[in-house]
Amino acid sequence: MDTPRRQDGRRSALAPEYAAQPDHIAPDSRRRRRESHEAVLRATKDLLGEVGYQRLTFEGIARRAGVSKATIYRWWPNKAALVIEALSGEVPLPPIHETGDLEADLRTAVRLTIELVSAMPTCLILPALLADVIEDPTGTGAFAELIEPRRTSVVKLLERARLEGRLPPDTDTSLMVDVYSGTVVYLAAVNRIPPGEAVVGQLVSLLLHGHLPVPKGPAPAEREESPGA
Amino acid sequence: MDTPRRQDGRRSALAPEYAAQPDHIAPDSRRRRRESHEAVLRATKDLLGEVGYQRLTFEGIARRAGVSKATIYRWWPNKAALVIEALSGEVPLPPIHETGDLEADLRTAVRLTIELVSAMPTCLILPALLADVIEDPTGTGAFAELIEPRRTSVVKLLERARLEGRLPPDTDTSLMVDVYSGTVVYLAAVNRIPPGEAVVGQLVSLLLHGHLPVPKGPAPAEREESPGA
DNA sequence: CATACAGTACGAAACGCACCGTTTCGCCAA
DNA sequence: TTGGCGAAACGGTGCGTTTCGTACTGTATG
Repeated sequence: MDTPRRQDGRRSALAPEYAAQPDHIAPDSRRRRRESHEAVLRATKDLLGEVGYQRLTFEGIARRAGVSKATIYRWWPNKAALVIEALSGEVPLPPIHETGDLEADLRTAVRLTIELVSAMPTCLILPALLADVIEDPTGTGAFAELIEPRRTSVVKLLERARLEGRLPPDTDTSLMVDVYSGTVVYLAAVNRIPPGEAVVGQLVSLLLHGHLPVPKGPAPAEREESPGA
Repeated sequence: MDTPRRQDGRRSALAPEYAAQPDHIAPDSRRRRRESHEAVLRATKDLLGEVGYQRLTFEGIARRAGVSKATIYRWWPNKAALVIEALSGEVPLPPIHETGDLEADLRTAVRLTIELVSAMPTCLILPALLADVIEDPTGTGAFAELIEPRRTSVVKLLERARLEGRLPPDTDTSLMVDVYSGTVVYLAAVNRIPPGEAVVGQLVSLLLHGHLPVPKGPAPAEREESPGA
């Protein structure tokens, strides 16, 4: 999707790779056609749902949006950037109502991450998108903001709890967020379906008290089968 | 890389997608040329390290291996399968010496997962590989076995601890494995480098006691910066 | 305030190229 | 004789870029 070509390992001596970086000088955004912009994002979202990330194509988007391929290339450096912009408009972002009850707040945070992952076809495209972002780390920030827009606020929330003594003073609050984010993303990808409400309770309980109790209550079989072979 | 074509959402009425599944009838493996087989795996591993997963190509592998493209297509259904086979030979698989000390054993398990993720360029290619496996779930089992070859043995180990009362009776041991696997994979992908030894202790401590103490000791800054924007 | 004039985003179309996945054809070893 | 093999070619898709003429936009001008 992005950057040079050649996969045989022998780099071309005549075409150093920085030649393939068009530097992407931003065009005059005041003159940007609003309709084209929106049509592209629309088409991207639609096609994402229909064919997924991997088979998503600039050519296909251009066809669907009734827009020139060149126009898309003019405004977005690569597929990942386009998809991230298209999805970030689609993402639910309710504010976290801090109740002061650490357990409840944490549960809200985990639930929000799951909702994010569940939004649209995100659950299935996330690894592919992440892979592209890894190749071109330019979009790392945007990606992080997409998948964890509330990250810093959750970290702050936890930090406050830590400073107030509701968490041990040596708690690594940042890693706490990574743990539930990573687990949610991993489970969603491997099981091909985002984790259910039961996992919320289990994760929070784990983060706060250790161990992982099996969910109690009327639906004891909420967790789907594990990724193991 | 795999499966049909078309990215414009309108499925071809004339070419239903199952027509693109060549069913891949296995050739006579007794007649398989050992040298070609090995040359392909060699070339795959080499190119993986040089160009990564996304730019890895059957054509490139064939060139590098001095092998016909048709030969590769004859023996491997898609890129993911080939890569998984190439990597599984490369993966460290020391047996887990069960000490009976739950904390120590768990630490070994986490460390093994990190080693797996660190092996070769795995850390960077994992999301891309996972994305392909999601598209064609045929390889899900092989993938799981690659990334968590010891999964069932770790689960068994934890189950034993649970039955012996060293874990609460309602512990979801399978999710415990998912938590550390997911976190390790996520951290490695987002930070572009596998987590260090400090995270091992933090994860195990979390799984057993809850919370996430900051690593103590001479190197208090082992953890890399977080994925947050 | 209306008008002329740049400047530039735009759609259409084409470029050469890389790979795809498949097929055909001898060759040669089992 | 069988069937895996290398070589080579097939039509097809998508890439990323370029060229062209058109249409609109912001700004200067009468």
